[in-house]
Amino acid sequence: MFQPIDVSFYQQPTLELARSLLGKLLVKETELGTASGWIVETEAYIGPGDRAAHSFGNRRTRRTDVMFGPPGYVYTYVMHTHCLINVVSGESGHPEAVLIRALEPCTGIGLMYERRGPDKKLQALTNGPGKLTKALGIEKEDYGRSFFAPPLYIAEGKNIESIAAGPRIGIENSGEAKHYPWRYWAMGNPFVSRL
DNA sequence: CTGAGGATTGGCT
DNA sequence: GCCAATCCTCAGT
Repeated sequence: MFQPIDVSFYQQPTLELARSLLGKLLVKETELGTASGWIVETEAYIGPGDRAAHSFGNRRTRRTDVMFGPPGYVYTYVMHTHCLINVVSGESGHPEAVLIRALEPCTGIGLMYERRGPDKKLQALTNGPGKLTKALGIEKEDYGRSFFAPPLYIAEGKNIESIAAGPRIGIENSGEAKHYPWRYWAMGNPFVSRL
């Protein structure tokens, strides 16, 4: 179907990777079929110094363990009733990651409607971190997979003309870190989670 | 074993 | 805008 991007792509500084991921295609193959979308919004989390990161203070638990490994692997975790997905970044021993917050649907849109419900506007399918995982069929069991081979991988997509940056969403209790402009999105794209 | 706390979402006021 | 849903994960007893 699509060609996964090589491992070396993930070996760049986390803030650069967060921007480089915009426009790339996130693909998930399941028994029900394949669904994919262009990444249009990301957030960088750079432990151990980032109070908003799960790995703040080098906190290593069963949940954050994959963040301490090499880049290019899948970090999923459950938030309330939803699953969120991150791309592990940074060298081994540096627990950093990029949260994927929104997609623009590409292929398998019918499948996305089956998973998200039929009475949705197109943009409501994938314009949030918990929505896009449900639309693509990504689950916490994907934790620890790599992003450079099926069934879950990232491929080349389309060029993003203009990238906007601003504070990250939903981290009010993170002290100074809440001001860091580590959220990136494709300017003007209607599928980003918030303006 | 128990309790508290979320990198959210969708429905209702 | 407010708030409940709902379920891990983690830390403390």
